[in-house]
Amino acid sequence: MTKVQPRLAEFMPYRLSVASNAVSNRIAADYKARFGVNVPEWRVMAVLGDVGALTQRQLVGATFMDKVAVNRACKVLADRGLVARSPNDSDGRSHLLELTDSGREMHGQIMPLALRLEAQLLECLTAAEQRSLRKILDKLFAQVRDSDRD
Amino acid sequence: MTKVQPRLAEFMPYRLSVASNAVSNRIAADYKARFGVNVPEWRVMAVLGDVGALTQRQLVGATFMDKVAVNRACKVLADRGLVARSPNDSDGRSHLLELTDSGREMHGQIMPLALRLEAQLLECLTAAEQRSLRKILDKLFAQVRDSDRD
DNA sequence: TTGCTTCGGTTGCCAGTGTAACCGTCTCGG
DNA sequence: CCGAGACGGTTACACTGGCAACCGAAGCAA
Repeated sequence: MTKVQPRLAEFMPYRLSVASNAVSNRIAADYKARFGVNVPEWRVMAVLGDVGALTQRQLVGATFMDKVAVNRACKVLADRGLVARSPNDSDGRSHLLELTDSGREMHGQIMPLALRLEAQLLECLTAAEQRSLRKILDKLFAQVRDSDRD
Repeated sequence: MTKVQPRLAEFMPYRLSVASNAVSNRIAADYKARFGVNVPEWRVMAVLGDVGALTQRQLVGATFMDKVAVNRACKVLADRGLVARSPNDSDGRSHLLELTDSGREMHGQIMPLALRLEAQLLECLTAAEQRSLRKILDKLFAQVRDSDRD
């Protein structure tokens, strides 16, 4: 407790932010360069290709993105003909979003790329570290979610 | 390799981003509410209070922020009287930035808060996990930094 | 049915961030 | 010296992401 000031470089939230941003930027640049999509758009495509037709509301739940972000991503993807809106019979307020043929084709190219990038990123970690990271991130996220009071 | 689509939720960069953003937003809101500073401003104050007088160039190296971000943060802090610019005798292009008395006082309040927030965040992790996280984040960051080719 | 509330979605606005161009100073070769 | 290029810092501009207000449809109570 003498004079050993805590250095910024030792501050965990700072490290987390720096590492996460570096990873995100790197991957986002690849997506953008190869497919012309940004991260929100990529997330929407990934989920739609995985799960099938969803409403924007469901996409919000699946991606942890803001509803506005989801809306914008869907709009861009629809304009590019990668997803199609079909009316939702059970609720006139929303539409069902689904990949078109060309959207499904891009999804088929994008997911392997994503897995390659992930593998490339994680190759510097041992299998135990990868498992550990997964667990730790979940814990941290839950911890923040829970501490809404105080 | 049958039909097990990789779900977005299993994608590590996605998890990293979600967790990191949650942590950052939570902490940033606290800084803003209690001291009226944003993250870049907080980082500059933390470094200046720790190291002493620095140029903006040195702050860029110490915080991994863009030089524009550093400049803006310094401008705001200077306008609020928290840091002072003194001429740099050895280089007329830059100034030395240093905490003022009131800046030092705020630093004395802000760092304990930062440590409390960090402790509160990390309390959901074991000591081993905390060490592991530190190591993993460093590895990931280095990995991204290195893979600028490809 | 009518009226109120909730909800999905959309739009507009604002803060934060990155990029690019620019200015004054330094450095170094000639 | 002096001129070209590098560099620290600053400004202007474009882009991104989030919040808040708003709109139309659905749910529900009376």
